[in-house]
Amino acid sequence: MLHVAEAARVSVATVSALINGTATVSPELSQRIEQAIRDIGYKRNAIARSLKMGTTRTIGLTVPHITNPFFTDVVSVIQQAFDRAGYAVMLCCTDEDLNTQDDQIRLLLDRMVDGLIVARVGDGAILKRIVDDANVPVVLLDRICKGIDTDAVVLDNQRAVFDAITYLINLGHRRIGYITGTSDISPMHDRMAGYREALHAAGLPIAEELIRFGNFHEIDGYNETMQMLSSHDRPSAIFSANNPMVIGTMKAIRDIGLSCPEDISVACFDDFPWSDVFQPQLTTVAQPVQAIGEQAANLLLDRLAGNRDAPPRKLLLKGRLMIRNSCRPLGAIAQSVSA
Amino acid sequence: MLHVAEAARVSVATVSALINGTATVSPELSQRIEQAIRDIGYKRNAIARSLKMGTTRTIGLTVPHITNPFFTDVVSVIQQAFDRAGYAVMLCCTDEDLNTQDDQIRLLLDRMVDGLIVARVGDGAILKRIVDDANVPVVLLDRICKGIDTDAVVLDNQRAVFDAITYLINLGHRRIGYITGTSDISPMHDRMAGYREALHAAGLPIAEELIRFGNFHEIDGYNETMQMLSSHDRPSAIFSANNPMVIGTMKAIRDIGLSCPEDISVACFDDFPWSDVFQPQLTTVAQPVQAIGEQAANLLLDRLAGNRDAPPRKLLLKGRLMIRNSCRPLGAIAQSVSA
DNA sequence: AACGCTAATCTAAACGTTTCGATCATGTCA
DNA sequence: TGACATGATCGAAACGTTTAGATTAGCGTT
Repeated sequence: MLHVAEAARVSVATVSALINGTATVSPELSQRIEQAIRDIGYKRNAIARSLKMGTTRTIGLTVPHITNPFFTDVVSVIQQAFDRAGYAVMLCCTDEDLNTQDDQIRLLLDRMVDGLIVARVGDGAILKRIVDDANVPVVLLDRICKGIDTDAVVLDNQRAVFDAITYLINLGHRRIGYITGTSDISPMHDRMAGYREALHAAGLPIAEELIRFGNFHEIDGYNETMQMLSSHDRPSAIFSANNPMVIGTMKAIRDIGLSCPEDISVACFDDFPWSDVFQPQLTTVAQPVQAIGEQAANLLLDRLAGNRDAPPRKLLLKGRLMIRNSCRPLGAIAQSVSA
Repeated sequence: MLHVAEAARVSVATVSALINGTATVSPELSQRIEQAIRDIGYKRNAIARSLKMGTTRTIGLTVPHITNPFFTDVVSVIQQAFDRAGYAVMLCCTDEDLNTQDDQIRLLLDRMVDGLIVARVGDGAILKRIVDDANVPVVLLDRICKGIDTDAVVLDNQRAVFDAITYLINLGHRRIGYITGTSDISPMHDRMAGYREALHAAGLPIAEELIRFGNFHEIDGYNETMQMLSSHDRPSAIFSANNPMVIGTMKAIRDIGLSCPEDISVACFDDFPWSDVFQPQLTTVAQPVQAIGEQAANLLLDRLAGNRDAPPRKLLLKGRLMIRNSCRPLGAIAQSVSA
């Protein structure tokens, strides 16, 4: 900018005024400056600008795993929204690890991001402290957090799983396996509540040996399914509370020599784009990823636009049960269907 | 930092020296400074630091679509690698659009990223200009670019498709449909060359009506497949040159009332994690995503570590044909197999 | 006691912007 | 003609660091 100013024989203040349109500059000087900018190939240094302005037009986004198709989609939507608004997004994947998450958030805050969208991991105490004293708007995504009272967009997880399990019950299933992630994050907690509520509403007992905890990965789904299916009193249906784990479930079913839905019915949380193309076509709970991403982006953009003091807004979106062919009717119900 | 210095009754230079370990500071002052840092809750402002140092410890990463599982995986690997190295990554999705890409790269360069990993889109002329006068190391990912002579890691696409098509030919297929993206990017060009080479090597004619161009999306795969299958002389196998389009192909096959592999064989480029769980299990060309991501990250990290003048390094990785059950033997070959 | 050496600390300039207030020419009005 | 508003331009400080070079204090030598 200094060089431009010299070349155009004006002060840097004038160059800045022209570039930002913050003051009128005469046509003559404008012309000289623009020429100089072209000649020199000048590009404004956004870092210097950020330092002076106190804003980076960059936001931080952390998710547990970008390879989980739910997060892939949401990240994609959020990225597009901020791109449109002229913001850059720094992406971090916490790998479902608390320390990684804390480090990454600190990294983002060091870099003076203007805002944060966080699908948090683990207990919120440290996150809360970090976020509190960095004075930056935060929106919680997918997972709310007890200590942190801020904007959030989440699914009505309990209701969604309630519907799914009730569907299985109505098909005649009585022993329904449930594979979940560690329940220290809200969706897992709420989904489990939906499971229990559905069984309870139908007057069915809750068999604790059918509730299995994994660590969100395919391998966990595989292991837990293997164990369940090896028991002599195996379930007739399995619901997986997340998407990567259901792949493991399907592999376990295959490896153990059973087939779905003939021998065992399967449903899971989170839809994927190819779910109605391959067999079996999985029955899933679909989240409105587009809406989730857009709402999260909008909440943050609204704060960034200056609306700092509005009370925290919590958005609760509804899931949708996508019924396909991976669950089959059982017993009397099967009879009446085939009759 | 000024506040810390005042609270500890030292100069800012001393504080800086302690924080960065660039000079020895006495135990006594160290203690006072550390105490002040804790009391005040001081965090270094990375923006100011970047301005002074001329480095942001941030890199830019642009891909066409993050929802394409190939790019999802590669992005994930790259993100992890830079995370380990203490770099942040700014992610942009160009949506396969040239102007979007140019805008985003400018955005990244404005923000003074230290380096760039680009899966480019369209013709490289503008990209070249942009990259030339920003003096930043660039590594090309998945797609090389005529004008730009820089580090790159790509697959041996021609060979990979040659192998896949040859496999189909050996199964007895003679009319093999080929669905590709616009061939102005290198992988599509090279894959097509592999297709033609394989047919040629087998002495088969090339039926131009079986070569269909889409725009990388599922819907394109759907439309092109529909057209191919509606012809009276339809192919016995279809190869899709990218992953999202094959979903469209499968949907078209389903909607038209055919089934795979009984009526039509299907194979495609890019593997996905669930490909051996659902039916049909697609035969695919798997890219070594882990290696691709790591190599790209390493090339860039090496440049960032100071190795600026080494000649451009081109890494050519090998694909792997994952044979599953979506392609069936035909004619005489089928006879001999079943005999 | 004077000297030089080392280690610890500080002063101040620099990075590239934005912006406040000052300056200055020009035209308007009484 | 003098006072004054207006519009264009500029000078300089500020944002929060890093760092080269200056300064100071402490110590061992001679």
